[in-house]
Amino acid sequence: MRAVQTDLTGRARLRDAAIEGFAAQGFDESLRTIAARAGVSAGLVRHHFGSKEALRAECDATVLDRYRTLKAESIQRSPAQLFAAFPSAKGSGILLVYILRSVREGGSAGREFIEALVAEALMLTREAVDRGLVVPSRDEEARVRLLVYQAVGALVVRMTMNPTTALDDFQAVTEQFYTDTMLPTLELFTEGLLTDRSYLEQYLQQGGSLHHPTAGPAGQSPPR
Amino acid sequence: MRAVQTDLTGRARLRDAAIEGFAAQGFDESLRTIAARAGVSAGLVRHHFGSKEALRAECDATVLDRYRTLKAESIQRSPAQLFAAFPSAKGSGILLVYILRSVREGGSAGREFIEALVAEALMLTREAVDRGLVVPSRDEEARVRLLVYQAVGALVVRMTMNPTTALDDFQAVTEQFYTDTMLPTLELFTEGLLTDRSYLEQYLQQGGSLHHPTAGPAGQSPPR
DNA sequence: TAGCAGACTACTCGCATGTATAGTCACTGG
DNA sequence: CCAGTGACTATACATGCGAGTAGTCTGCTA
Repeated sequence: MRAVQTDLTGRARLRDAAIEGFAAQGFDESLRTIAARAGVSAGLVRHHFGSKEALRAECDATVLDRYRTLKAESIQRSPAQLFAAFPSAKGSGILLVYILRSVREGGSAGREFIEALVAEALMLTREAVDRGLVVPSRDEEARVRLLVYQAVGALVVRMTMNPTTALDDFQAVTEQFYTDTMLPTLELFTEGLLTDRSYLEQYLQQGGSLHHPTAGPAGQSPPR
Repeated sequence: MRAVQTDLTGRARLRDAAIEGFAAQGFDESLRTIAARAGVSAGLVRHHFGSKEALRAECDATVLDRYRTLKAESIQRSPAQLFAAFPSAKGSGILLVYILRSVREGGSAGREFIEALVAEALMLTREAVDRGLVVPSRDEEARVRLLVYQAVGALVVRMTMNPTTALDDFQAVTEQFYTDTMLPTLELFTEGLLTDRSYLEQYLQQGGSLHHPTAGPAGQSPPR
């Protein structure tokens, strides 16, 4: 199999052009536009991938793989990574936008990514709780899932709130987000929001029974 | 002008069918399908609205208007409304899904809605701070914006995470979300997440530029 | 009752898309 | 030298879309 050589010339260029186009313009980007971006004809997509769906699947896999690699590289960097949940990567801007678009679209790639984030954050949080850095929760998985949904969702909302800036400089956008977000996030995480505990305790006394407690230690409950 | 009678028969039925279809299937729902849902022909859309874009605009306006009405009705209900930011309405399920789809899509309707939520939450929060219920923030608007983005974004992510359930029973979905979310939200709001203040104070000492090395003034006005 | 206005339908057009087919070109191994 | 393999293109479908047009039906009004 000479996939290496092949992967370096035509096929990979087409795939990367597709990733770029999907991230910049959305997944409705036409095959002709993608092919033009790669400098080839549209029919070549079919020749290499068979269908647009297959191309999309390969793009998803590539992006997820690259994200994992990037994440593995940038692990244990700054304490802020705990809140960020995303690698403060140099060239990961396109990856981030691609993933956010996937989540927004509701495809399996987006779901997969969210679940990976949840699992990862759950590990990190439990470790941080054991080390006494983070306040323990009565339902660790529910808290982590909420935090991940909120973090990713805030990025998605933010992306839709200023759709113009996303195209030019991916990295600048994400950095801008962190600078805008860091202060209130830190405030909320260290000082909370409410001054007294009455709401929480009231909920625990009367409404706690409505909540389903996660009994199993490693059991993964379905996404909510 | 007999707009009333007209509005009750053809045009309104078409518009409501469009709202329903947009909420259930997304804004790519074709005019033919919408017309079929309303029990009329596709050409009638053009006759009444002129274009699909105009129909969409009218749907947006209608939904926003209905949301405002619903919100005004359900104001000052339970304390949980402070976190919810959405009316726990009886029949507002379609409205909610429609709005979430708008936000997800990035249209002007979604932006408008988010801005309305931010302004409203800003008022409520300032009032709550004055009454001593909520911890004050060093940048009230930034905190409120973050909270709104997170709240709406979490709903969007949740919607994309289980796309099947959204269609059948709108209200059940939103209620399920609240029950899943309430405990960790209350925990986070009353107990925070971090055990000590070192991260926050470190950030405050560095002049508020942990990620962005270029130390700029904290003033920010445009939606970020 | 005549006629007119508007709601409504059936049909068509142009366009963009994904898919499929046939063919061209370059390189490579025997 | 020369088949043959695979990357690649040009072109042609088939489909679904929004938009446009012409005409029919209905109900009100003078």
